[in-house]
Amino acid sequence: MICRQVLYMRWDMPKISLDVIDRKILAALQRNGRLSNVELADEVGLSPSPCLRRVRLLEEAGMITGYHAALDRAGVGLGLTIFVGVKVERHHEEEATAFREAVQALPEVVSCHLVSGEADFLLQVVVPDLTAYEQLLLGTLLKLPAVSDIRSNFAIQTVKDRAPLPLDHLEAEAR
Amino acid sequence: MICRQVLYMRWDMPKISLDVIDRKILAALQRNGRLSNVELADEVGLSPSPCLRRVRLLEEAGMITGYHAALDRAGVGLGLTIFVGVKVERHHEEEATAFREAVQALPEVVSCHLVSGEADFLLQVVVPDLTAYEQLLLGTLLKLPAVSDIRSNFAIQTVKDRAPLPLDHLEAEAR
DNA sequence: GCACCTGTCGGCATATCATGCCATAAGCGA
DNA sequence: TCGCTTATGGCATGATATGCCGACAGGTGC
Repeated sequence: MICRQVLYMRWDMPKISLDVIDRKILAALQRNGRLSNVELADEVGLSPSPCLRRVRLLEEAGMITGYHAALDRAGVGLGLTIFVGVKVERHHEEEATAFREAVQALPEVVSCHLVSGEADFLLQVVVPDLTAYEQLLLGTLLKLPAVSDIRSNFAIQTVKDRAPLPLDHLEAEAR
Repeated sequence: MICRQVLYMRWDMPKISLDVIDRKILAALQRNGRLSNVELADEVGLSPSPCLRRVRLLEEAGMITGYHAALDRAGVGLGLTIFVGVKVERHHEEEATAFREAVQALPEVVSCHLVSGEADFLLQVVVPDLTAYEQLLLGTLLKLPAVSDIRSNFAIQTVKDRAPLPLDHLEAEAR
C-alpha cells in the first residue's frame, strides 16, 4: 500500500498527504497547468480515473490554489517592474492594516510581503513606463496611510521569474 | 471592424495587436487558466470557434507564455520565503554571468532580478525551514561566483502574491 | 487462516469539449 | 457599388471529462 504523509491540515480542509504520485501531479501541473487529464495520467503512471480523483482532492485540500495563464509583461505593454521597499510608522497597527488594504486594492502592485530587515513591506509593482510609475509613486504610494519612507529598485534584467516551487524536499520523507 | 493595436513585435513572432476581446481573454485566463474554451467564449462574448482561434494566436504570439498551477507553499511544506539581496563584485562580467547561471540551476530560487539600488540582484528563495535556509545560504549562496555581500529579508506575512497583471492601461488606447 | 473493511485502482458509458472546415457578414479601398 | 480582406458562427468529428461500477490489495479482528 502506498503511504501518504500528512503535511498540512486546516479545520476547513480535508486531511491530505502527499505520496510519490501526488508530487508528480503537482510538479506536472506547475509546469503545464493545462495538461489534459489523460496526458497527466499518462505522465504520472495512472489511468485517467484515479488521476482526476487525486487532482480534485489536491484542489479541495487547498494544495492547488488555482490555475493561471502567465503573460509576457512586455507583450502586454508592462515594460517596468519595480521592487519597492516601504517603511511604515511604528505603533500604528490600525494604519498598517489600512496600508495593507490599500495595497490589496492597487492593481499595479502584484505582490506585497511584510518582511524583516530594512523595509517593512516589500512590494512588486508593474507599470507600463516611468511616467506611470511617477504617477503611482507620487500620486498614490507616498500618500498611503502610515508610510514614512519608500525606496524603489528598478528591475533591469529578469534572470529567473516565477520558477516552479521545488518539491524535492518531500522526496526523502515520503516512501 | 474591430481594430487591434500593435503593442509588441519580435522577428520570430507573428504581429499581434490587442483589442477589447483579447484583453478580456487575457484577463479571464489570468484569473482561471483552466477555463474551458466554451466557458471562455461565453465570458468574452464570442462563439467557441473564434475564441479558440484568438487564444491560439495569443499563445503563438508569445503573449501567453504558459499555464501553471499555483500551489499552497505551506501546504507543500515550504514554510519559508526569503527575499535575498545579493551584491556582486564589480568589473567581473564573466563572473556575473556565472552567477546568473548558478542561480538558474538552484530550484530554491524561484525568481531573480538584476536591480538598481543597494543590491545588485534580488532573489526570492523558498525553503521548508530555517535549517534548510542555513544550508542554502552557507553552503551554496555565499559560495556563488563573485558574491560580495548577501542580505536576507524574511517574509513574515504575505499581503498579496502573484496578483494578475493589470491590463487597464490598454483600455484607453484601444478602440 | 479466514472473513471483513477500507482505500485505491482501472474500465466503461455518457455528456461535454476541442478543433478543423466552410459559408457568411462586416469593414475598407477602388 | 463591387470586390477583397478579416473575423465570425455553425457544424461534424474525434478527443476528453466525469460519474459509476466492480476488482484488488493491505490491514484488522476473530
